[in-house]
Amino acid sequence: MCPTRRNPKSRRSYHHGDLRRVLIDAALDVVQKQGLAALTMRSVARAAKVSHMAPYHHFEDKSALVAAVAAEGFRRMRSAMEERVARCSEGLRARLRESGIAYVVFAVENPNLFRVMFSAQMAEKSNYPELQDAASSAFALLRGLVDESQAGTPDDPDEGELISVSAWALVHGLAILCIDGQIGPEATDPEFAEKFAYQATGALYRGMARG
Amino acid sequence: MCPTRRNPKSRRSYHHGDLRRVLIDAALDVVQKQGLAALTMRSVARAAKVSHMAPYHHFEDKSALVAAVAAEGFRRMRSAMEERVARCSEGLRARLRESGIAYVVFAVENPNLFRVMFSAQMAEKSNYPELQDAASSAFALLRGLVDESQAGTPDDPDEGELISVSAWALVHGLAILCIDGQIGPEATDPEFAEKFAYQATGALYRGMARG
DNA sequence: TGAGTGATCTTTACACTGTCAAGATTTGCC
DNA sequence: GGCAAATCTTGACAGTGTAAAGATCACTCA
Repeated sequence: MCPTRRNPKSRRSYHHGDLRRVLIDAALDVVQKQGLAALTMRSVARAAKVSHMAPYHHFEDKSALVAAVAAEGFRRMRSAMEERVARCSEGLRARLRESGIAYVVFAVENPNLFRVMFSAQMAEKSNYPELQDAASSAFALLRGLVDESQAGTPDDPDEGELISVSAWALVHGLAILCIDGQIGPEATDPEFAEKFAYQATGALYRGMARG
Repeated sequence: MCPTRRNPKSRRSYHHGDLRRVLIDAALDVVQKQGLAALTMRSVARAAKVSHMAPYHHFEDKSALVAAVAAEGFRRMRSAMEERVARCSEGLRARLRESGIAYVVFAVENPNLFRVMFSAQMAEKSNYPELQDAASSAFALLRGLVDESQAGTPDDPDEGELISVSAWALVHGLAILCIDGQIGPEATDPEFAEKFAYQATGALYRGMARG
């Protein structure tokens, strides 16, 4: 009768039932709605109806919780990119561009989460393998597209790396500029951001063409 | 005999002597050396050898102090960009590129400060006119260079805006990727970052050429 | 089966934070 | 010279992260 059911892998455990998952979801909720500053260990514990020290049995400290949230963010972003790329039936370069647009749109749709993913305390990702993996995996998607789209041209071997990093940098910068309101208040709207990202990726796109 | 001297404009005041300036400097110091998380109102007050409430007579709250630090960051970054552009004797497009490189180098040399400048709580710059101005001013420098370098070609009037934003986005993304260690540990080194930024701006540079 | 062991959760406690409220001191101005 | 405003201090409070120690449960293996 409790909110617990059988679950072969990570059995919901004994007491509460998959507290870790509940905590991450609660933290995600707070972050998305109110931002990182509003996230406290104790409020998350309260949301999960558990004592304020319970979370410490699943996360070493607050940073670890935030890292878990950030990792979830990277996974979701990667999914969003994959989906959008899959929907594109044009050439590889167009697909690469689509992945970048998905990146910007994701940021505009989840500004607070996006910021957590690139917050100061997440800079030392090495402390959190799960986060490291999730972030690398998102970048790898982009990197893969660049490699494929470069496959024909026998360029400098470092060229692919440089282009993928440039592409990533461009869309990352666009995302930040949008959610920071530096471009204008309208950039908060995902539809606007989408069109904007499409245009703004044009120069790099053309630059790649030349090579 | 106190460390106070005449000063027509912002007289160092009575008691302590330009406490505001001292507080900002102390805060800058903490941020640069230990990051935003280590910055507390009380520790800044201690550093300035005043009571823990004294800062509140110069900053409405902690956010206001952080905003002042961020504004100082934007001013320094703009200076760094101006300097580097001034040292460049080549054409306008090269100067634009130099400003971008200066942007990235500044970020790598001042990672913690750079992150504060783009931290979540600084997203509502509108609350802090000084910060707003400093940030806009830095962007205006870049924007001006783009406009000049586009002057010859009678393009779409929006084209300039788009290119300047793209250019800004690119270098901003490069900066973040560098200081987040996503590119590699060597990207922490200003010299490496400089070379890297030079190369990475190539594609956009070429893209602009085509138009 | 049943005792023990480790995982999970709770309670208590502490140092520290941001900030409110009220008072003390100093400064510049009329 | 005195007054009002600016500046600084003291004290207090709720809320935070987390260390320490104890309670409770679930599963293992005899």
